[in-house]
Order: sequence, then C-alpha cells, then structure tokens
Amino acid sequence: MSTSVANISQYSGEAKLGRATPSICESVLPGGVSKAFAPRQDVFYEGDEKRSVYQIEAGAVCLYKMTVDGRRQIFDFAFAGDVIGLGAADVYSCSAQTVGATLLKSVPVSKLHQLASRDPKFALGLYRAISTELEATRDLLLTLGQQNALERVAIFLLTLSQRNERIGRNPRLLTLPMTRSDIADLLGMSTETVSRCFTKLKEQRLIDIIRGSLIQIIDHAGLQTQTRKVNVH
Amino acid sequence: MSTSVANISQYSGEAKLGRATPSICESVLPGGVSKAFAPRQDVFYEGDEKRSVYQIEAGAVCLYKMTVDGRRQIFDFAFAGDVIGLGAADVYSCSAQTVGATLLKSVPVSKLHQLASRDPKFALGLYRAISTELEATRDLLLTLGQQNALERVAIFLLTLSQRNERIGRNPRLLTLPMTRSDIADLLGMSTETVSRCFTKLKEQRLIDIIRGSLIQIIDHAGLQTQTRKVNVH
DNA sequence: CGGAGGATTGACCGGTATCAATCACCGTGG
DNA sequence: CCACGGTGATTGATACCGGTCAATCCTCCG
Repeated sequence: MSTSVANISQYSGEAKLGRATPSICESVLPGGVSKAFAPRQDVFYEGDEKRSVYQIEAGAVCLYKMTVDGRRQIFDFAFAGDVIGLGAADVYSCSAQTVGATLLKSVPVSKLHQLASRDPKFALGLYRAISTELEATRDLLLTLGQQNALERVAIFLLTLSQRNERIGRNPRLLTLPMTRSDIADLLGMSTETVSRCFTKLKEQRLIDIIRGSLIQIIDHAGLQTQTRKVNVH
Repeated sequence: MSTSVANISQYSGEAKLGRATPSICESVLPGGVSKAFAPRQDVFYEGDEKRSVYQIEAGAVCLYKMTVDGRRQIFDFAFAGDVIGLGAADVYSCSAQTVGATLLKSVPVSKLHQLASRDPKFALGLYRAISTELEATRDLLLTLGQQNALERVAIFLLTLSQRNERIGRNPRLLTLPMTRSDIADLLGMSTETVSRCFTKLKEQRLIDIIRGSLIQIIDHAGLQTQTRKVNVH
C-alpha cells in the first residue's frame, strides 16, 4: 500500500463526535408530515418495526441503547437538518428520544425504498448519509476507548463549537440543550465526573460557565490542546 | 410512538461486537485481483485516497485509528467474506492492517461507483453493508461505555463464538488470530487487564485456556450471565 | 416565595492502568 | 532432536482516576 504519513486520526487536526454534515440534504429527502414533540418524548424504540425515518426541523434528539440493568449509552445527538432512523434493517437498531421541544418531519420508509430502488442517486445518498453516521460513531468510540474524562469533555465541547461554526452561529458560545446526565451517557462517565470536568476547564480559564446550560469558550486553542494526550513517561 | 417493551438492547439476548453477517455477499461484489498479505502488513491508511475496497478471502484484518500519542482504537476485526474500506468518503476513514497471513481481493472503487450509479439494487447493497457496520460499531460503543473489563472480555469471546457458529465451526473452540494487545485496543483496556480477565474466566470454569490463542468455552450460558450487569444496590 | 429537579462539591473506595518481573510458547539453528 | 532466544502472556505491587454515595447549591417555574 502507499506510504502515507497520515496514519493518525483526526485528533491531529479537529476533534469531532457528531455528524460532520446533515445526513441528507432537505432537497433530497421527500416531503413528509411534520409533528411537534415534547421534551423527553420517545420517537422510536430499538427493536420496533421501522415505519418512518425522521428529519429534525428544530430541536434535538438523542439516539441511544439501554442495557438490561438500566444503563444508557447515547450514540449521538441529532440536530436540525439531521435524519434519524436510517439503516437497512427493518427494525430500529436504537431508540430515539427528544432532548427539548422538537419538531420532526416523518418520512415513510416505504417511500424511501421506493425512491432508492428507482433512483441510484438517491440510494447513494442513503449510503453517503449512513457513512457519515458510521464515521461519527467511530470517532466517539475512539474517544471512549482512548481518552480520559477531561479530554472527552473537551472534545465534546469542541464538537458543539464546530457545529455552531458550520451553521453560522457563534462557535464560542454554546447553548447545551442536554443535561449533564445526557453528556455523561454519551461519554461513558458519571454526571458527577462530567460536572467536575466542567469545573476544571473553568478553573483553567478555558471555558466560562455562564449558566449550567450556557458555556462560553474562552481559549479554543487551549481546549484543543486538552484533547491531545500528553504522555508523561 | 408505539408502546414497546423492547426498549432494551441486544444484551437481553445475544451479545455481539462484530458484524452479524458478511457485509456484501460474494455474488454481489464484482471480481477483482487477489493478493497475499503478510501478518501485520498495512492494507490502507486513514486519510489515504480510496482507490479500492477489499474482500477478505482468508485470514483477518483489523480496522483502527491512532491518536497522536500512539494509542490505538480498533473498531472491528474483519474475517473471510467481510468487505473493508466501504464508505462514501473519497479517503479511507480508518486504517487497516492484517492480523495473520491474509488473502485479499481488491476491487476498484471506480467499479463500485459505476455499478452503484447504474444499479439501484447494488447501491442498496452498499447501504445495507454499511448499515451492518454501523450497528456493530454501536454495539462496541455500548460495551466500551457501559461494561466493565470482565464483561467486555466475555462479550468479545461470545462474539467470536457466534461467528464460529454462523460459519459452521465449533462455537466452543475459539482460535484467536489476534494478540492480547489487539483485544485490549478493541475493548479499550490494557493487555494486562485482558490477561487477568482471561485468567478470572478460567478460574470461574467458564473457559479453558488450552493455549494462549486457543480458548475453549466450557460454560456458554455462564459466560452470557457474565455479560449482564447485575446491579447490587 | 417555595418547591423540585438538575448541578455541584466533598469523602471515600474500588477497578484498572502502570511499572516490573517472570513465564510460556514457538521458531531457529546447532 | 534439543538448546536457545525473542516475543507475547501472565502475574504481582502499587498508584490513581473516576465511580458511588451523600450533602448542599443553584435555577427555573408555579
């Protein structure tokens, strides 16, 4: 194979946990029915027959699985523009619940399959969309498997910052729609540790906690440094 | 949404970390060139231009990413029949290295795209293949985020056992082509802890370590019990 | 103003990483 | 065929990160 020097993950550049781009452009996704969801309302359950996929028009949704003992692993937070419920299986492979008040457009999978089996461009769009999800999940896996608590939280904040930048919002001011518990279940740690990490980042003057759910990034570069493991042997 | 009681992950039934089925059937994948790879030989690097995908004809390959400080996260081990390198991006999103001696059939992505843009069935096949990868990755994420060391190793062994069963091999006799270090980098733990877990499972008479790389499963049900978190509040 | 749920902080403990020292296995060469 | 060497596996000792339990604190609403 070629002799690459790029055998290093995205951590050498930008950290990211969420999807890099909206999974499918609105222009590609066929029209459906919009419906308002309350905060903490279930959208679909793992194992249920898959009748629809949903595009988020406003709000946020978390994708997760539960273990038999009640632990929860969140795979991703999906925001406006993102599509949830994709995948070739005929049942949902994970559960989905709104974080705050959310507006969802539901699209029947029958329509999706109809379009996909007729239009290769559309089928490739599905392929592209789920490829993006896979990459995001792998990045999160790398974070859970190889980074410590502080690094995980720093990466999480930077991911939200990048997202803000992408959609034209202030990348230094983060409004967190999710609770500390949600963040904990995404990053594989306890709410207490998440809280302690926020405090530590604040003490290091990398962020400011204006309100529990309102974070200002003071030192973006410093946060990024925080995400690189500095091995002190 | 519907009132499901199935809001529990696959842990209530079977544990799995790897792909449930070969990503694409051989019949679907167009012919390519076979090439032999030595053990520990790189197949492709993250970030390299993607020219080919590979179907494994014999042997095993691990998919991974490195962090800047040299830590490695393995995402999956791929075996005979599996296809690696899929994804819509034009560069590889992770690196691949053979575990033992391996035979790979390389297929140009140009051919893949050609077929996909003509034949919706084929494009949907790609979609299905990568959906499977996503599910496997999520299962691993759940394991890393929510299970302790012993549970992770138990799940890992059961996954290999299930694979053996699927391909008609003895599900109670596992030949591990990968090292303890490989397993550690998959499960997000140290080689020492992996080793200690093997020893503990042996002491509990759930497995027998015939040789370092040859494991016999004595108590399959007991191993499964080991994967369920028994919360003692 | 008061209540409730989430967030923070503290004390303590256990699981796992780390460092270090053998041990086991396997391939090589005499 | 056996001794030897090297790599991977195991085991032990110790430190520390992060989980758990518990007690406030804060914020938002009614």
